[in-house]
Amino acid sequence: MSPKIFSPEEKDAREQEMLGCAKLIIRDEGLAGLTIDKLVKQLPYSKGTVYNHFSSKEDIMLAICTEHMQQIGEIMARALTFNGNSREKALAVHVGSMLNSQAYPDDFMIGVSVKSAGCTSKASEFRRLKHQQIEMAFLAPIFAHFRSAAEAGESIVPAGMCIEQMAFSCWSADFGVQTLLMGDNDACSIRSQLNVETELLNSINLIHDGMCWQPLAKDFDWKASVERIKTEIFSAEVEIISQLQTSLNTL
Amino acid sequence: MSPKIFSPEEKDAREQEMLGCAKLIIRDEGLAGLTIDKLVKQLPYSKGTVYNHFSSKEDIMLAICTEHMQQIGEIMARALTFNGNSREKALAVHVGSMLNSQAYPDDFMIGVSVKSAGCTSKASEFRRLKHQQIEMAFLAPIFAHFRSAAEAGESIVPAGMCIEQMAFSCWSADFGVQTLLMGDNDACSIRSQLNVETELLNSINLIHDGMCWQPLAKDFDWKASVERIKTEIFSAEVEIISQLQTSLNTL
DNA sequence: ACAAGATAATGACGAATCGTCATAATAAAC
DNA sequence: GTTTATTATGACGATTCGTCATTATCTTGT
Repeated sequence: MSPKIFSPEEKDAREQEMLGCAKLIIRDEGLAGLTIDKLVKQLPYSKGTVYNHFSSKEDIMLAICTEHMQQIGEIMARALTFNGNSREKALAVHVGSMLNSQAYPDDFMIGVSVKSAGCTSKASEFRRLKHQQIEMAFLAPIFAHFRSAAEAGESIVPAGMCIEQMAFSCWSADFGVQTLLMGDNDACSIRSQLNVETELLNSINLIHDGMCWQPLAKDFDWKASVERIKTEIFSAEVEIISQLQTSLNTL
Repeated sequence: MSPKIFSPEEKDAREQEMLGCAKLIIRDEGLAGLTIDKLVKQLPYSKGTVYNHFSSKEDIMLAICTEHMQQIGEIMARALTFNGNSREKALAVHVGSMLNSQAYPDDFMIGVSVKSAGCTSKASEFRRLKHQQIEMAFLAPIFAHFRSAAEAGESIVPAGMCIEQMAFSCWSADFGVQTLLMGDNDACSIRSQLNVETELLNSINLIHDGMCWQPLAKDFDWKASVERIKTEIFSAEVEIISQLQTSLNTL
């Protein structure tokens, strides 16, 4: 009378397997190389089964993007544990985000595509909700950090702005720098002369200075901070990046 | 002995016709709705003929993007003629860019897609060169403006930065704000509470303050500047936007 | 006029893609 | 062993892209 029903765990495990396979394809052949047919061929399941888990290709992309954001959430939390002043901690968030993008460039590209193209509208309702929820979760501690710094008088909330808007300014600048500097350098002659790490630090420094976040850029060695952040908090990510680069060179 | 050869003018006119048709399709059905077959069906030419002008769909997209950038170049030039202090002129550049994106949202989306996805690599060499060239052309006057402001002592070049990097910081922040706030608002709960114009002004103000660009945000009514810029320089764009919104409401 | 010859235009075609759906397999309960 | 609801399968139709052999067109020389 009652047939086989997958437990949520089994279902989740299968989805993980599918997503892992999709990521491998993207890693090897780029985002455009991801194809449902190709995915099915490499999976021990049929196309229909895949479609039982994901409503479309965009749904898969959003799922990968959400996973990536979960990772970023973990990185944000780690960044805020950095042993330094409040502005250094805020900087650590961006350094972490950048290192994560460099360690997992494909995930980053997927995130950009999902955010810029209308992928979300083609994805399933369920996955959209999950995406939102995770975004909120990792934003919360950042808001809290900005708020406590402002309340401690270490930064000034500009007239007409609230905490969330300050955080958004940093986030959008970060997103802009990374997106423009991580894509095809061919697209823009200027870009090829710019370095992600340098420009990200420059942009964030300008914005933090604009918030009068102490100590100001001119009164502190922020490059040294970046190095400390990299070694003390994100050594694992740095290691992955260096391995990625050596494997690229041997190709 | 010598057959029909299209003059460059004829060739260009045809390309314009094709691009115009492609834009209409995108306007009606979105970027994903653009299909070579659909385009050909609406054009008095065959598929082969279209492919004589453009090497691929991406080539068409890059061409539209380049056209859009040419328009932006004109807008930048206009922005710098604003009757105000140097920081107001710099702000005018961003206001113009934003209004243009709002007046021609599809063109903006294409630009984002081209920049973020790997479209450039699939486009033809010819069109890539043209794209670069135009980008350089509209960047030059902006660099000049930043430089003259710094030389006049109205802004401070932060230690370790050059003029181009300062301009890039503004540009990437602008790009970040617009990209994150113009896409699907569904994707992010926070975003739905944010307004493009407000956040763009906030971000640019923070960065300009970080450059100590006089007068500082707290000493000036920048919202009033934005209004002046909109009426004095970009009334045409504002008009297009308001028409666009009323036509959206009647739908 | 007309023939010749080079360029441009055509659209049928193959390959690949997405998502669906009738059919088959499967596992649990009786 | 039978029943029954769930899950799995992969052939299929509908689109898509880009190509290329074929046809049409235009200019020049006689």
